[in-house]
Amino acid sequence: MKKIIDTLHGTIQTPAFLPDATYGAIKSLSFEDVEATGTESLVTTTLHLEQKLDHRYIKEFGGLHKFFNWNKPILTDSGGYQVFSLIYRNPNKRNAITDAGCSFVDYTSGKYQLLTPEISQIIQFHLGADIVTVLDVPLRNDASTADMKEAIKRNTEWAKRSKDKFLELHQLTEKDFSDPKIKRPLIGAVIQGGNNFDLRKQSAEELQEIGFDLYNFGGPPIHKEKNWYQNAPKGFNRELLEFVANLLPQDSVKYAMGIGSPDDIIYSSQVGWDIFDTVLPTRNARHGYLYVSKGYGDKSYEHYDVVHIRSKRYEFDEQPIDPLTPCDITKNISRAYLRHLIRTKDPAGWRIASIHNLMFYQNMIKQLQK
RNA sequence: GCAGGGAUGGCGGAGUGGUCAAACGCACCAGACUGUAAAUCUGGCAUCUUACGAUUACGGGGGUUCGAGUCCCUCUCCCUGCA
Repeated sequence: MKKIIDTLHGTIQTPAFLPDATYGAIKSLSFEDVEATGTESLVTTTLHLEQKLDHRYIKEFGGLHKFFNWNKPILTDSGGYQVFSLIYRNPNKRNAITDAGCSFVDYTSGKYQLLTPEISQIIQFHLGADIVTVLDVPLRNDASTADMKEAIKRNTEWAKRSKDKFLELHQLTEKDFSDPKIKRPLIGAVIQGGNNFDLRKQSAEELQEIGFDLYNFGGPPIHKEKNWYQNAPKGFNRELLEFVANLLPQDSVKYAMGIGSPDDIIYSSQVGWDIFDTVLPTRNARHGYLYVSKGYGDKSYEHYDVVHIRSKRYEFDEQPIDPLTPCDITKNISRAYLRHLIRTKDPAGWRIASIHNLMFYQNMIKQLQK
């Protein structure tokens, strides 16, 4: 079901793919570049941005849109996923998750920090986001059922507190919240429950009871290994994605966080999810992993091929990256030359590859919008 | 000419009698990455083999030893002092 999401900075047509500007930038790209890829809105994360730029600075400057000079929708993540990832991957005696929130040592500064549902809302409020996210409780992939149940309980409580803070910050009543005439940012809550269908159902029901603008799919649980997927099953549980989408009203906005590969997005879109974000196209671009049309790569997946551009096989390849992904910026660049740029770690190569991959994603999304 | 030091795999550079096909870098080959601690990470990298394994290797030649990249002799080349 195609939807138009109305935000304070324009509309978002779904399905939509939002690239991740984690530290306030899509790495190696200008916002003009980002726009050239057909990107209409983007995601940035509360925690990482806060590490580099205090939200009071952004507030003083005049908000993220002004700071970026980006006048289209911005969705902010709560920092939940990031802080949990940080805590699990960098054990420290002072890291703790309690009902109050997350306290942890920021490994970059050594500073002791606190992130609560309320603080996350305050930060996102001052950033001036169009769509905000509640601080949620992601799970470790080795969590027991008992731990998961507890996490769901806390996740719901935090969502409630987040919404309360949101209403307070915007000086709204619960009645105002449901009034379509009152313009305000949108707020999304995150459905958790790991791979447990019953817990997902419980989580979805409890969050709907509170009432949000968006319902988000909290992706695969946090993995403690450095490579999160080292020992984890590949990809997403498709059955679960369909199941969770069906727990929500058809006309509700559904945001599948962190999803995913082109195949994952196409599938998720077909079963009802509207918004997607993932680092894959941009991070992979910098690593020389390019998404191309079927028949044009060296490795084949369901709906796309991959070009490992650093490979020797492209040494004398004069073709463009993907003839079926037309782009003014990349059309005259041969695979052979891009190979050289990526191999020499030249920022120009990261830029070209990132533009291409985002273009590929946005073209795919445009097909889904038809 | 004399005295001393050194020559190790594509490169740099460990190693001083056995566990050395040789640490560690770099380069090279292949791969991974899903609400970005990711300009990162993982394999491989003498030759033959899918692998087990086998063979040839530490400037050249000769020797000591059960065993030498490691000790001795000699040759070649390079560096540093003294003439």
